[in-house]
Amino acid sequence: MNTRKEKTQQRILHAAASAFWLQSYQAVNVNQVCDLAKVNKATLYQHFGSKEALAVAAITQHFERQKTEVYEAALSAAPNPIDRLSGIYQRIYQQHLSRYDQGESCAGCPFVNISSEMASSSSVIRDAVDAVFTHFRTYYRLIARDAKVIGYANRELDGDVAAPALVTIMNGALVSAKAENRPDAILESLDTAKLILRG
Amino acid sequence: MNTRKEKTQQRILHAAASAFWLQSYQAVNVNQVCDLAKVNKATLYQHFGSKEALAVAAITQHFERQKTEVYEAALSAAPNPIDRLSGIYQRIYQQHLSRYDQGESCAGCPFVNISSEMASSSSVIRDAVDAVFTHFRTYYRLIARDAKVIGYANRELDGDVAAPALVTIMNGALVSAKAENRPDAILESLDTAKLILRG
Amino acid sequence: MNTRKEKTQQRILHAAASAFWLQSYQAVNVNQVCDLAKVNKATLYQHFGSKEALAVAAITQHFERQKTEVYEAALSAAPNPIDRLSGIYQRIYQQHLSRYDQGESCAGCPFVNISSEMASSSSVIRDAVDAVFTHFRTYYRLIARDAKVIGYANRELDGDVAAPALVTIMNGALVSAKAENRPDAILESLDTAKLILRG
Amino acid sequence: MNTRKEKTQQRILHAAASAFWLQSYQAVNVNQVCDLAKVNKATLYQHFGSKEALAVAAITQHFERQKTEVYEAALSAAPNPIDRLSGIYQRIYQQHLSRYDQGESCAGCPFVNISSEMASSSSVIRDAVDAVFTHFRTYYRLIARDAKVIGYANRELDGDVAAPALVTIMNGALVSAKAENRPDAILESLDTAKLILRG
DNA sequence: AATGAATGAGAGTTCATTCAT
DNA sequence: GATGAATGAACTCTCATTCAT
Repeated sequence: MNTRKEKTQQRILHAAASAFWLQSYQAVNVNQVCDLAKVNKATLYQHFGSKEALAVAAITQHFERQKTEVYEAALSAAPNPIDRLSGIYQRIYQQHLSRYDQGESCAGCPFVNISSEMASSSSVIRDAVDAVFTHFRTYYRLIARDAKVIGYANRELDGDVAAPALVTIMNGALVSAKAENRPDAILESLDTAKLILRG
Repeated sequence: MNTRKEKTQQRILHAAASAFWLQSYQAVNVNQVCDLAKVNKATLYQHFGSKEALAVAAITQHFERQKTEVYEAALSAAPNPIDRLSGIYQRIYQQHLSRYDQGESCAGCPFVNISSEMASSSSVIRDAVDAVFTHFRTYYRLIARDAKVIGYANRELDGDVAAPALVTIMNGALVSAKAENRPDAILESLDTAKLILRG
Repeated sequence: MNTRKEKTQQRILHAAASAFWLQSYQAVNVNQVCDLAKVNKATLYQHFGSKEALAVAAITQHFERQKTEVYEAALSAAPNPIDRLSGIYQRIYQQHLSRYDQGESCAGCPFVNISSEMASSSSVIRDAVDAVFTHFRTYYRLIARDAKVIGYANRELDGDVAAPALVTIMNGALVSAKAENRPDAILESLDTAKLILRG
Repeated sequence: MNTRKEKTQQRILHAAASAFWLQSYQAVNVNQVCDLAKVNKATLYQHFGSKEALAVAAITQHFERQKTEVYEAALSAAPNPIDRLSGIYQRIYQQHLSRYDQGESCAGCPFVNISSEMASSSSVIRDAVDAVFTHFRTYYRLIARDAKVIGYANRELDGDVAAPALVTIMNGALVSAKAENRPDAILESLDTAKLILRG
């Protein structure tokens, strides 16, 4: 699947995702995305139809990346659920730290950001983000199940309760990190996440 | 302090806070705020200088309102720290529910929203929100202290750790409520909050 | 004539003349003039009715000042027409130099400036400036007459021709000084003025 | 060089130059220019970036036109330096007369006007005008040299002194023409110009 | 008489989107 | 098919001027 068409689309999506994350949906304009992706504006519109559709596609693409680079990587790296949980936090922390050390401000979670900004105005963007969070829960559900298996978690721990709570605390952590412009806030929520996991 | 000037300012701030909350900072334009507040655009600018300054003032005003209507009300209503925690969640839930029942979508936390949207673009907005969260922590610190006093919380519970965690979980809960367009998500985080409080 | 009313008017006129000179008629707004003059905006309007009327009054006031400080001062300082001509140039040069040395850019002739800017839009301003130039010619006519008397000027020199030419060269000199941002351009036209005077 | 892009740009520049000349930089708004040029406002901004940049481009374009229509035309029409000087004055006079006879007021020199209005506020505009005057001097230097060759000018005449003086007198003449709303003032300065040329 | 507060109209500029080559 | 050029609508902000006290 390396057709020229797909390469162009990937370039656009990557540019859009970066720009939306660094600033915000509305602060980024289509020209900036075109410049970053080095495509003509009409080309972008031929591929994605509208800025909103581009955002949805960028959300999906960024989601795929995080799935691989954060969640599946953390699962692959360790069998132990606590290590896995820790691995997720470490990876997200590193993503923020590396940008922060380059002088950029702490960008927070791209999904939280665009949802907070646009959920009221665009239900299609809201739904795209909702689907992302729904999927993220599956990883936490897996971790919760294993935490019970190894006896870390309480016996009554309900994975269907813990999983959304773990997404919630991660989102909250990233909100704090952005509001305080302090990547460390991410790691500081790991203890709370463990608390949730214990039940 | 019911001068004409202050009445006008309050009208503008109320309109701005409502509009920013229902949509977003960038989705709202100054004309809309003027129409809502029934003031001329030049009047608004004479009072607040810029849209950004208006947002900061609106954040502060909304903060004062939440301080009174949510946090201090919850503290006044019950001496018990768990009841107080619960009271905070109930009040914030009610705010969302009443609007949701009127057909509006679940707006989430205005402070989280504007921070997620604007923190990277406007440090003055970011700082204003940061100050709000900092203040909210004081209420949770109080609750944590009392939770230790009555023996609900663990002896080792550190209020300076629990308080930010409680702000974080509340923010995460409101992010979920917005992303899922479901006010119930707020109440569903109360258990996590209690977990944090227990330590 | 030192009534409080007149003092206020003088303060306003002085502020307006300064501001218009330093920037331009349209670049200066009424608020700036009020701030400089430390009067309320409504007070200014009560005294002058409109920005245009204020400009006309400021032109007249500045004219009176230049009459005294430049032309009559130069005439008083020397009986010789060449010295008098030179005195006029020196005084105008000094006005520009002192401001230029304080870091401001070379402002040129306030009458030329406002005429170039506004003559096409406001005939009342144009006429006010025209009257100023008309009056200035009388000083040069006097100098031309004396130049003939002492034999410096040609016998055929017509004062009614030389006088407007001397106003013209002064105006041109101030245009150059402003365009080049170089007060020296003023003095460099003195030789041309002498040439005109000689006939 | 008749691309669509260039045609649009020329239309805009012509409209801008006309409008700025007839009124003033600040009195003309971008909408007027767009209406005159029959282009959309966004198109104008895509081509010129800002009103200030448009003014600079309009100055340059008007300069090219005057170079051709006035200065080079006058040089081509006659070999004799006095005739050439006279030709310059005649051409500028005719430009003013034809508009004046159509009922418009005497607009003066567009370069002098915009410099007098804007030099203090915009150094880029000031510099653009300064460059124009610098170039005009080259024509007068040529004329001064030839005037010496044919023995009209004094032997000691310094072209580097006469040339700026000739620009200065022309500018002064156009200031007078505008202030008095009387095109004849232009021709009346020709004698002074000859005086300068003689040395 | 004097002033703080208000206003309608309009300024320059930018946007997401589409046309025309 | 790809792109440079164009567009209508909307944006934030400012102006000279007047009202209400």
